[in-house]
Amino acid sequence: MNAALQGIADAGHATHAHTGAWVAAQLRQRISQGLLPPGAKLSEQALSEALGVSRNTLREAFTVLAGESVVQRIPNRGVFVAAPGAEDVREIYRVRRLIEPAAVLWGDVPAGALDTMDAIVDKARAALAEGSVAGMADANQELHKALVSLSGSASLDALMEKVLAEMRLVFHAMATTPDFHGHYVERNAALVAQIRNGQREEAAAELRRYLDGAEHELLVHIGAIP
Amino acid sequence: MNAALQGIADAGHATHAHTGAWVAAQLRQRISQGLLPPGAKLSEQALSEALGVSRNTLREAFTVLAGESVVQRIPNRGVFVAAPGAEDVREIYRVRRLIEPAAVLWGDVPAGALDTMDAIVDKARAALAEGSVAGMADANQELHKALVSLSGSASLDALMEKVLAEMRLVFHAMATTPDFHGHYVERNAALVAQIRNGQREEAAAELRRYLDGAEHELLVHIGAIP
DNA sequence: GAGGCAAGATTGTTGAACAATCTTGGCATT
DNA sequence: AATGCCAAGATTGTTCAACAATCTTGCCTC
Repeated sequence: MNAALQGIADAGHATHAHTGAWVAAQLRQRISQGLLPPGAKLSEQALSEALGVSRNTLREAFTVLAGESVVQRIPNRGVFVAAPGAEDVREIYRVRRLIEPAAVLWGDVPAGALDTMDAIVDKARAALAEGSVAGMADANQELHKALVSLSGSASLDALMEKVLAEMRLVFHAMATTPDFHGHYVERNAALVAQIRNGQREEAAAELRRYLDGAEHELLVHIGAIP
Repeated sequence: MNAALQGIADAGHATHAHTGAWVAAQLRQRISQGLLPPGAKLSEQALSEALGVSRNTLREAFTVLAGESVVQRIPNRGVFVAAPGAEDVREIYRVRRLIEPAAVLWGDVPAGALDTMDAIVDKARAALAEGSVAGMADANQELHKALVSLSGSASLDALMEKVLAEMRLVFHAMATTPDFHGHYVERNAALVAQIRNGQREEAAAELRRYLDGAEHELLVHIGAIP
């Protein structure tokens, strides 16, 4: 059995309403955290035993996760943790470069939203100060999720969530983990300030440049661009 | 057995690779066409017999469709064709009002895209001339799908597809079917012309007004607004 | 007519079985 | 030694049958 599966059984296999959804959540979490790395095979037998559910229920969870592009299903070969490549990175940024600036440009800014963002920026600064790459990554994702939430749309929130989950997979797939987020902390802060000042168009334009740069940096690091 | 299920068995129950996906496609099609109307219950036993698949395989298809919001799953109650209400309509237009103008504003216009749109406009005009409401609705959806496709993103195409599928459910759920699309034919044409002329900002702004109006009109008709 | 209870029906989950396909290892051939 | 082939084993795809949990329905009592 894969070492990454150790402890899953401890998570509790009590009888839940909707066991399939519960299994999907368990796997989603393990994958997001980097256990079960990209490309890892999810064997039906091993997993069903480890989680204490039947193969049928596990397969229902696989269907959910495949719909979310969290795992890839290859007929008669099995289910694998998705391993995003350069083209996937480009697709991620196509989506982000469209919905993030659009939300900034046209979204409503409900009361408290700016304060929430300020708090996230503070968290990012604290993480930067103590050199916590993971902390900065988390804060960064939180902030950009907050930007999209200005749209007020649950569907777009869900799409952003899916895209950010794929981003985490990209990072987990990287051999080395340089500091991508350090020099974005203050750019994020400036972005929030612009939104607060009502400079929506400037913020949206700046955000698009920002995302262009981030995409390029990421593509260079995974070796897709010289 | 429900009358709407008649003939499903004829569709062929040959052994497919991925029977679950095939079943999902069958149901999706029946729902989109208006057989299996919103709110209809999809009984596991009746459907599994009609389609010639086991309950387990059918449940796998249900999981897929629930992920697409095509059906709603209520624990221990069953699976029902989604019946969108006023709040769903608002959500649909929140998404459309964000991604459509954004694609118009920031998308690339590949060679041939404008000609494709012109052809769709012509189709809409022909449908208008012969009074085909269904023809106009189809052309309208096609055009707006083409707008989003300027983004170049498969994920956004998929989101738009999902939203438009929900729109079809809304129309099917309506008691009366007035002509929503007639007075949008020329507006669509004007939109394409603006894009062709490079007036992106004007087109995006006009599109947002357009969608605002369409949402309002729809909400009035379903009785959510006086 | 309102409320409650028992019987029946439907969904949720599991285990087992078999077919289809893929992988692995060994063997023969060049 | 390298290549190609074939059989055995392992894994996935699909179905079936069974039982538990929950909901629905009809009836009975008050």
